[in-house]
Amino acid sequence: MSSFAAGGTTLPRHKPKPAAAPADLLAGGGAAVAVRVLLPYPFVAPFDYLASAALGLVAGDAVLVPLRQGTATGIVWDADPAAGPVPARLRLKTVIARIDVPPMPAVLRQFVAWVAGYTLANLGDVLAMALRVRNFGVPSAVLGYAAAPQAVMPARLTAQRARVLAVLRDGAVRGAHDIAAAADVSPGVIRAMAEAGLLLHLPMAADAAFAHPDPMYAIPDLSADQALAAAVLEDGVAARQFCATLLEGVTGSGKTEVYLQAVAAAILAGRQALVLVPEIALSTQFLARFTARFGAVPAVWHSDLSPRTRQITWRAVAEGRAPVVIGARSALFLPFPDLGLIVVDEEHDSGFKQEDGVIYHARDMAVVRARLGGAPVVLVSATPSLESLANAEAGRYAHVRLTTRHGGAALPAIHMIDMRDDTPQRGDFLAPMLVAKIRETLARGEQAMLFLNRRGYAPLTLCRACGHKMQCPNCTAWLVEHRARGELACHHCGHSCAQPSHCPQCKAAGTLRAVGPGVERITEEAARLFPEARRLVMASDTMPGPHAAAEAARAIVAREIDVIIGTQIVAKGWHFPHLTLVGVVDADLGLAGADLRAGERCVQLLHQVAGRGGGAGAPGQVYLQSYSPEHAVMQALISGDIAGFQAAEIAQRRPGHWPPFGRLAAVIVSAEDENAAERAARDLGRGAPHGDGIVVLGPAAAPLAILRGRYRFRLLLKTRKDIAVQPILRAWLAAVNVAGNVRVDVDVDPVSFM
DNA sequence: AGCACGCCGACT
DNA sequence: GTCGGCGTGCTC
Repeated sequence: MSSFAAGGTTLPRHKPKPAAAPADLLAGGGAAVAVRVLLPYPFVAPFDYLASAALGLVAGDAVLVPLRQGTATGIVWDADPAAGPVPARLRLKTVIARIDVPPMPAVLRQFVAWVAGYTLANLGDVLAMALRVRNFGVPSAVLGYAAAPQAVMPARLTAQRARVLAVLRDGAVRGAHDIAAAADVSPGVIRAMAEAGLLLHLPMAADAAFAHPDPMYAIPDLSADQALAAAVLEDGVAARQFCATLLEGVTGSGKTEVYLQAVAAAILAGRQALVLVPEIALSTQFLARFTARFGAVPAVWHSDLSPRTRQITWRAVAEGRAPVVIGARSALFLPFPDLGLIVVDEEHDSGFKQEDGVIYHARDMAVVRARLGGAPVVLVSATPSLESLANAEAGRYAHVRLTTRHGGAALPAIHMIDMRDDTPQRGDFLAPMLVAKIRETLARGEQAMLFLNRRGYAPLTLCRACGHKMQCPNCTAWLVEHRARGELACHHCGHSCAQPSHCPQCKAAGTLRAVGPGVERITEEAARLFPEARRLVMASDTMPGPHAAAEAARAIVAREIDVIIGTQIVAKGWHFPHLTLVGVVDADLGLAGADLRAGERCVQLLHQVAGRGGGAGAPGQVYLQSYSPEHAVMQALISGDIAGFQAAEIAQRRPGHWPPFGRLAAVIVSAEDENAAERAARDLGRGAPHGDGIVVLGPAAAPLAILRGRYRFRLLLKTRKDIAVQPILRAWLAAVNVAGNVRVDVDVDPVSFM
């Protein structure tokens, strides 16, 4: 890891004068200093600039600098005199201005450098993630709403209106959007209340958007083991130093209340707290829960915030005015001046590992961020990742368990449907047994959910005459039929075309058949089987953005829906009190493809889906449709012995030094020209590192052999746990020359092997 | 990332 | 004979 001068260190005023310093700068009598400025572009290192000493630049300052013909905004990266004299060979340009924002905290600069070093990404690319704000200016005021004075209050209020007033009880002016989200009402309610004189339409000060959460607002009534767990986490916050805790608790055990106690402790200590959640879990349900606990809306951070909200939030965080941030993975790169706690909810979720430019695992980086900042981190899950379990076992993480369901609610009962015995009607996908159970559920006036982790109507379109399969022209993948849109689409590259009427191969008409189910097709079947039931499809393409998902959740809770048909977005953190039956259409789906973590992931996902069933009243019933009910994954789910399954998986990984007992890095070689890609992959294979505890597997054609028109080959570096992969990778990739049209991507700690 | 320089097709 | 395609390459 590189080291940096602490923020706040003023640059030395008397640097050796660079020979080529512009004359006017020196002639003015003001001393010039050299500064290293990191720009948010794919540069591996900061650039050197001159700056007038009068600017008083410190490390972390945002500056406007000339770059080529234009200008760019960057961060003064280090002000360390030990960095050495300015290279005389360069004609240095001069910093134009300092930008008036709080300097990027030293911890964040260290974090950016750490992530770049760990993932082998360019330093500048990682900085770009921390600067995803268009401009640094002070946001102008727009109109928001505040509660009108008590005098105009009517005697009676609807529940929705009361919730809106509760959100605004502190007198702050907030945006209509934020209020609607926090109070779990539609924006129409707010407009109507303004017309009725209950709310005032006022200019909203940018910094009023973040009311202070009150740790004492609604202190929860914790069970004995919740209180015990909360005490452990609160002690961690009070200690003001790094420690990692795995908080493991079955669905419904009240994990959220427990970690919100730690958040409360951080607020009381005057520090900031960050709660990381998988993107889709940023639901109004979660925010409403937070608001109910703390009497204020938290700051929210995710990828599709409006530029304005993004800017306001960023600045509020930077200035320490946002005590609590609930965010998706990118919130790790916010400039918290005093972060006192990080919580990673659903820590096992593979959505935390993704690329947005840089490929990083937000759970692991959260631990690093906490360590650099001397703050505790809490990883929360009902089905922890094997990585976290192994860390807990080894004593690196504290392990806190919640074993009982809150309020005595029973865990849902999980049943297996053997599809070889209970075969659906030809062309159908729901077993007669499941259909019967859904009928019973609907007859009782309760809700049912059908889970299938596949978007669209059918994953394959096949010509019955010639056997031609509709394939993506850019990828080694079938085109998925989306019947509602009349299209075939590739889920890997976004290619789509109109549903053809003739087979493109044999030109026969009417021979194309949909093969296999997607949620759309299941919905069609449900419509036929339960015509009177009100149906709702929840998939990422049918409900774009958190608002659509929020509206869907509201409709479900309000019992405007009888049958929910959904992909994995239904698995995340929702609470549907009237949902008592869950049918998993294809429980084996996640086991296809011999992926290292397929079993683990399948158990986590299905366990989470199962947890949606069973509300306040009746215990939930879960039916898994499977063609291999004897599989260890299915057995673990029906027996409920998840811990046993995880222990068995861990035992399998240990001897071969597979993660978490060894390290992996994938090297992906791709090019538009197949031969060029293959040649480069072979060259890398020949130059592969070797030694005690170091193995390179491959090269082999990637399972997704062609993606977006590029041919792909993979190599996999596996090392013993005590050997870092980064120096090995750097030496390896530096020693092998690849042609200019070949791209080499590195994925450290891969979770996907496609 | 942008924005230049640099070699091969359809136009005044 | 020019205007322009976007393929490498550089930015302190």
